[in-house]
Amino acid sequence: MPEKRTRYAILGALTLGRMSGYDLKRFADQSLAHFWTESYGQIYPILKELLKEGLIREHRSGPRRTEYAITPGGKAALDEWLVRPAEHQALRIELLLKLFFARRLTSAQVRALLEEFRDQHVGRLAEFDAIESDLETRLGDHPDLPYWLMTLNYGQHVSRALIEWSDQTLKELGKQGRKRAT
Amino acid sequence: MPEKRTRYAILGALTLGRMSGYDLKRFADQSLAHFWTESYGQIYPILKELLKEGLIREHRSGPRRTEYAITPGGKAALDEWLVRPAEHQALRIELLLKLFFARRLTSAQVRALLEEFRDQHVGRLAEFDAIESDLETRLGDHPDLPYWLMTLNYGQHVSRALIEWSDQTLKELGKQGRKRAT
DNA sequence: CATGTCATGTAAATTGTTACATGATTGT
DNA sequence: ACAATCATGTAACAATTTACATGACATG
Repeated sequence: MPEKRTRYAILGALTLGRMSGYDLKRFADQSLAHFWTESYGQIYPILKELLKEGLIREHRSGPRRTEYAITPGGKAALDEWLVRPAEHQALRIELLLKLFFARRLTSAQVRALLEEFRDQHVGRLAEFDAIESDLETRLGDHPDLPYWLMTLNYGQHVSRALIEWSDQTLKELGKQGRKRAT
Repeated sequence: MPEKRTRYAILGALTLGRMSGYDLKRFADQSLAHFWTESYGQIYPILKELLKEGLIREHRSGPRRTEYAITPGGKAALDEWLVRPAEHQALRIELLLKLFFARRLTSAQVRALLEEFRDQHVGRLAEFDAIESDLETRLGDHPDLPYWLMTLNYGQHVSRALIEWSDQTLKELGKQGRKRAT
């Protein structure tokens, strides 16, 4: 069902300029990291596919460097994907699976899980805030900036909600019994 | 890295009572659905593995039905996993990937994506609220209930946050230009 | 007697990461 | 000279879904 989203991540990235496989990986790690990941094991084979299909073009820009540029056909394919509603994807949230069976744990153990989770999101939120000011100062006039800020804002909303949820849940945990199942 | 979480989902489920492979699938679909999924293709082979390792026991309860029960060894393995902090898993949020490249779209097209997303979460939130009252009336005294409500609450927090984010983003979209990239 | 649910299973395909190999260039 | 970064690639592994096959039993 999740029909080769890496292809579109690559095509999308190439609308921002020519890139090598290496560049694409860095782009994913630096700019998409908080909602997307890519690995070399995907990037290089898919670049060859896209090339064969005429959705991208090759430009040798050095003896050991090849840049790729998106073609009109590639843009068409990307746009066709962009307008399709994002599929609802089945998630697997490990923390919640643990929490669902948490009666087997002591309150202290559940508390530790939740605190770890909370701290993770406090850290993430701080990161998002830092990236936001950085983007605004460095790319204040970039035409894509409004959309990039929207994706950041998503992360900020979610992290804030999950910190709130963690706090609430931790508080409620205090009210409950301290027994443990066998 | 995500070291066979299905094993623990199965072990956890079996702490609630004996189940067949079929039961486990239904349990996942009905009780874990909003944060976990399982398929037959995983369940049946893994049941055999767990059996071989002595983490579960077989009970033939009919000519074409086999129930499984967790053993003390299985409980130990489950508990060992439960206390380990949940690994941070790399997410891939398709909507955000689209939004990141949304300058290629018209405002109306972006708006459509966001509205679809918003509606999805309005629906989910309503579902969560319905399940919550249902659980509270039907299982008001179940010892696991507090933990189950915590997982529900997680979903409610996230959905509320994402509805808010959608609304904010839609509003901001109105303020922006109506141009489209080429 | 047809439809739906109960029940078990498997083969193939998909999707993706990890780990490695290789080597040039750049900076310290 | 050493480490880091640039650069391309692949093989092996892991996890998971999808689609199918099979058939009993229950209900209207």
